[in-house]
Amino acid sequence: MAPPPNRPARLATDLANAMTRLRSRLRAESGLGSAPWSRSQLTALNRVVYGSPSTTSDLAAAEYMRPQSMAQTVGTLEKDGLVERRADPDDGRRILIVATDKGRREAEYWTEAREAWLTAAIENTLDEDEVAALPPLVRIMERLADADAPPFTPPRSRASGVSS
Amino acid sequence: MAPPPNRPARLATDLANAMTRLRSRLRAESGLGSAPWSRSQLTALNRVVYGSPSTTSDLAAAEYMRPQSMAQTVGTLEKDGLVERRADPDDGRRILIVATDKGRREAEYWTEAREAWLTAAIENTLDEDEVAALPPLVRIMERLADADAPPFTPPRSRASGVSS
DNA sequence: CGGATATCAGACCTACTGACATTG
DNA sequence: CCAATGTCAGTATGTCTGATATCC
Repeated sequence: MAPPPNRPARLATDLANAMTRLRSRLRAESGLGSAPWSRSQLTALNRVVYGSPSTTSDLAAAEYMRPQSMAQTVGTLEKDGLVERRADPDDGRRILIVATDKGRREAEYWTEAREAWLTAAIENTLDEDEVAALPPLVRIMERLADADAPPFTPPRSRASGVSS
Repeated sequence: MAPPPNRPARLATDLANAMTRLRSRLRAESGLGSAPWSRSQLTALNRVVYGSPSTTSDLAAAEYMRPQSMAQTVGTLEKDGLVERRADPDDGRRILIVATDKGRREAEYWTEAREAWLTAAIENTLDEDEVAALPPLVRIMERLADADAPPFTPPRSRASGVSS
């Protein structure tokens, strides 16, 4: 917005501001009531659908949230019949979250529907090269999110002998 | 997380998820009490410091927020003596928000301090080429945020004859 | 009078913290 | 007994909507 240099500090504030602004626009554009589930809920649901069985704590760690916060998110998903809670046979403390058939269907539909505006914006305002630059950008952001931290607190393969 | 294609819909959800995750990590990392002002507040303050005199509504439009929400943000800044409210001499409805000296000082300091963790992450986890690629990527995100919308709801140069 | 701006009041969503129970 | 997991309760933040007053 003012000073020119490209120091990392400058890049950091620019990137943070860009994320804030784009996310605000997304919120404003796909109004709150447009989908029955919030972005946080769909993100958690997708992790359950496409990832290995995880506990609430695992999901929380993956999204950098507190377990209590994720528990609330997962609670809504369960109430709506998108996921089920299954006791871990080998560890009575752990409760695995698994997707229901309905959960899989809804995840597939709403995950895309929810970002319809952003999809259109990408198609309409970016040229071919810029679209091609997007995946590397996403990967950079993911790496920054996981910087100096376990990339994905993997669901402890302690119970079911699923190869990690 | 599962399907491979690079369709715009897929890019949109990946980008949205990456933003959510990186922002969560930022929140978790630079704890809530680390700075006296929130990211929203500092963003608005920077706009006031480096932009032309704007009303609350102008600032709200630039950040894709409702005027009432921005009013609350600006209210905190005023309470803390970072900005002042000045009646527009030519339009009794408008109240211009201007930065105080303290506001300019605090903006300069805290804007960088607040993203210290992200700055370090950029330096430590990205290589030279990736850092160099960042500014264009940030610009792409800004363009998406402003897609099909006034790029910056410019402060109506209705009053003071500042050239638009 | 109609449109724009600001303000007051109430609500919600999402995440956080603290305290406690249960299990390994 | 200690560590890890889950749950309950209360709190805080940032945003939204609706209603109202003032000014062009």
